[in-house]
Amino acid sequence: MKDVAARAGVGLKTVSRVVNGEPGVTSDTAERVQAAITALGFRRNDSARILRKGRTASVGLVLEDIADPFYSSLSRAVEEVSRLHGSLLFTGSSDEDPEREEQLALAFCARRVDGLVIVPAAGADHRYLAPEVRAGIATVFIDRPPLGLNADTVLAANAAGAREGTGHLIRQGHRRIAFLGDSPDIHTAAERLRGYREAMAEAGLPVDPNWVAMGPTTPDRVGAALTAALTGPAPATALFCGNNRVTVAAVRRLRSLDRSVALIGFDDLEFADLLSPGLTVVAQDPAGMGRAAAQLLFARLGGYTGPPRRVELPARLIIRGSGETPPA
Amino acid sequence: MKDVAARAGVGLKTVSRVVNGEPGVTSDTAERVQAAITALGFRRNDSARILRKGRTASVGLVLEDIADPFYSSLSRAVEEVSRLHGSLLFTGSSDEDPEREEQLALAFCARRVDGLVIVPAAGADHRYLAPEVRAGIATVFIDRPPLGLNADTVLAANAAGAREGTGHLIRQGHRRIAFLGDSPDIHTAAERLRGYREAMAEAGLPVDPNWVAMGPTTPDRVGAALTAALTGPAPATALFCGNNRVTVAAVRRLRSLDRSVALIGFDDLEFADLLSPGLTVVAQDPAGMGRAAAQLLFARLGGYTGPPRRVELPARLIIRGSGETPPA
DNA sequence: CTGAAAGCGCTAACAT
DNA sequence: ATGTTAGCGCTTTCAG
Repeated sequence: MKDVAARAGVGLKTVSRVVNGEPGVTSDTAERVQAAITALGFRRNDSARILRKGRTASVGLVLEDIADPFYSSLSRAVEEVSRLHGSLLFTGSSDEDPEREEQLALAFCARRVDGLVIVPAAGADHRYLAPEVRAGIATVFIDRPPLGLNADTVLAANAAGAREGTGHLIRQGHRRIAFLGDSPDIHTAAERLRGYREAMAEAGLPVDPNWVAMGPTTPDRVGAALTAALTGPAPATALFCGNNRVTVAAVRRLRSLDRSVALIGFDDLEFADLLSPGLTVVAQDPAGMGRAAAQLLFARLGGYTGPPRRVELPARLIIRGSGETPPA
Repeated sequence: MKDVAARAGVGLKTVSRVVNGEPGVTSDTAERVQAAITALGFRRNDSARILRKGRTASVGLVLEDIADPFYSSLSRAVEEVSRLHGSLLFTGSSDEDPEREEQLALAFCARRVDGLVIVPAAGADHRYLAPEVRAGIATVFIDRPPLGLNADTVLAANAAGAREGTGHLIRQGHRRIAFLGDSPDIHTAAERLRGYREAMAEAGLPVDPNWVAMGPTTPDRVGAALTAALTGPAPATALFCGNNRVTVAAVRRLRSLDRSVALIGFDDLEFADLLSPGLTVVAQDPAGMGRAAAQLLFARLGGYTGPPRRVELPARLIIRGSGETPPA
C-alpha cells in the first residue's frame, strides 16, 4: 500500500480510501491510484486489515467428516448463509475424536473467526470453549447438543423420528423389531434408540436385548449385529437402522444373506428410491439444519444477545416400500 | 499478551517464548506466565502472528459444490494432507460460475493463504491469478486444467476412461451407443465425449447425432435427452453417462420408462452395487486426486521450484452388471 | 479532499 | 535467562 501511495504520489490513507471505496477522493486522484494498483498488482492484505478492524469475516465449521453426504450438505448450507453475510468458511473434520474437535475449534479461534459451528464429537466436553465464548466468539452447536456449555443449538427430531419409523413398522404387523445404531455415546444415536424403545413400549412390545446393537458403523460390526438379530430363538422380522452408514451396511448384508426383512433407515440416501424395494426412510434435512445454525450464528453477530436458543427440525417418514412388507 | 506479561511481572517476549514453547525460560517463570495465561483466558491471536511471520498456515479450496460426493471426498483428502502440514482449510463452492470462482480465490488470496487448490469453473479464465502466483501463492488445479495460466494440475484419465467404458459396451455387442454428458465447456465433459468418440471410431461405428447430448445435469434435461436417444429411427441400445449426476438422472428415468438398456456411468456411486442390476461404472479416485493435489501444493511450499507438474490418475472400470447386458 | 501519526497483537533482532 | 525496540500492512483519529 505504501508502494502504491508512492507510485501514485499520494498519501497512504488516500490509497486506503480508494481500495475500500470510501468517499472523499476526487475521481482524478482515484484514477491515478487505481493505475498504480494494477501496475503493481497490489491486493489488500486482509490479515492486516482484520488485525486492525477486529472482525475477520470468517466462520469455522467443525464436523465429523466432510466426506459424509449428510455433513457435506449441511456444510454447503452453512457456506451459503455465510456468503450472504460476506464471510468465508473454514472447515475441518474431527473424525469423531474429541481431541481433534478441540484442536480444530481452538485453531479457528486463534485465527479469530467471528463464529463457530460445531458438530460435537462423541463425548467431547465443551468447557474448553468457555473462554472463547466469553471473548465474544459466537458459537452454535449442530446435530448434537454441547456438553458443559449453554449455547445456541440446532437438532433434528431424533427421538420423534425414530418413534415414528418404528411405529410404522409396528403398524405393518411387526412385533419383533431390531434397532441397529451408532455408538451410544453419540447423542443422536442415543436419542433414536430412545424413540425406538418408546414406540415399542407404547405398543406393549418387549425388546429382546438381542435385537439392539449399538456401536461403530463399520460394515463388519453392523453385519454381525444384523445376523445376530435375525437368528436365535426370537429372530427380528423388521429392522430400524440408526443412520445412513448403518443403513448402507445393513442393506448390503441383507443382500448377501438373500434375506428380505422389512427395513427403515434414519437419513435419506441418494439412490433410496432406486433400490428394490425402494428404501423407506426417516429423512432429516441437513441443508435446513445448516441454514438454521448459520442463521442463529449471524443473529448473534448481528447483535442478538438473548439467551441461547434451541431449534429442532422435524424428521419425516418417506415411504418407498422396504418398510411396508409384512412379517414373514 | 501485554496483560499476561503485566500480570506475571515479566516482559512481553518472555510471554511469547512461553506461548510458543521456545527455550530460554526458567520453569519457574514459565509457570508464573502459564498461571497468568489461564487466569486471563489468553489465546494467542494468530492473525497478528501471521502478519508478522508471513506464512498463514492456511490453504484455500475452491470447488464446484462441496455437497457433491465427488468433491466432498476430494475435499476431505485435501484437508488430511493439509492437517499433516499444520494448515487449516478454507473451502468455497463456485457453483460452476467463473465469477464466483474468481471472487472466492481472490478472497482467499487477500487472506494470504499459502496456497490454493482450484477446480476451475466452466469457462473461467485464470489470468486473474497471475499476480497472485507471482506474489508466491502456490496454486494447484484439480479435476480440470487452468486456462491462460501454467500451473501444477491433477486430472483423471477422462478420455481413456470413457474410451474403456464405451469399448466395453461395444464388446458386449452394442453398435448404437448413446453418450449423455455435462456441458461441453467443462473440460471433463469434453474429454469424456472425446473418449467415447474415439472408441466408436476405433470400432468403425458411426455416431448418430441423436445419441449425443451435452448440457446441464438437471434431471429434466437428462431425461429428455435419454428419451430422445432411445426413440427415433436408430434407437440406442446402450448408454454411457458422463458423470455421477447424469447417471443418477438416467437410471431414474430408465426406471420410470420401464426400459432396460445397457448402461455405464462415469464416477462411482455409493449404492452402485445394490441396484438391480448392479451399476457398471468407470470410477475415478476423488480422494487420490485430492491427496495428489495437496502434495503438489506442499511440495511447492516446501521449496520445490521446478516447472509445473501434471499428474493424471487412472480411471478404472468396475463391472457390476448394468454394462454387460447384450443389445435387445 | 487529503495526509501524518498512532496502534491493532504479535515476533525478529538485538540488547542486557 | 530475560527485556527492549522496531515493524508486519492496514485502519482510525485527527489535523490540515
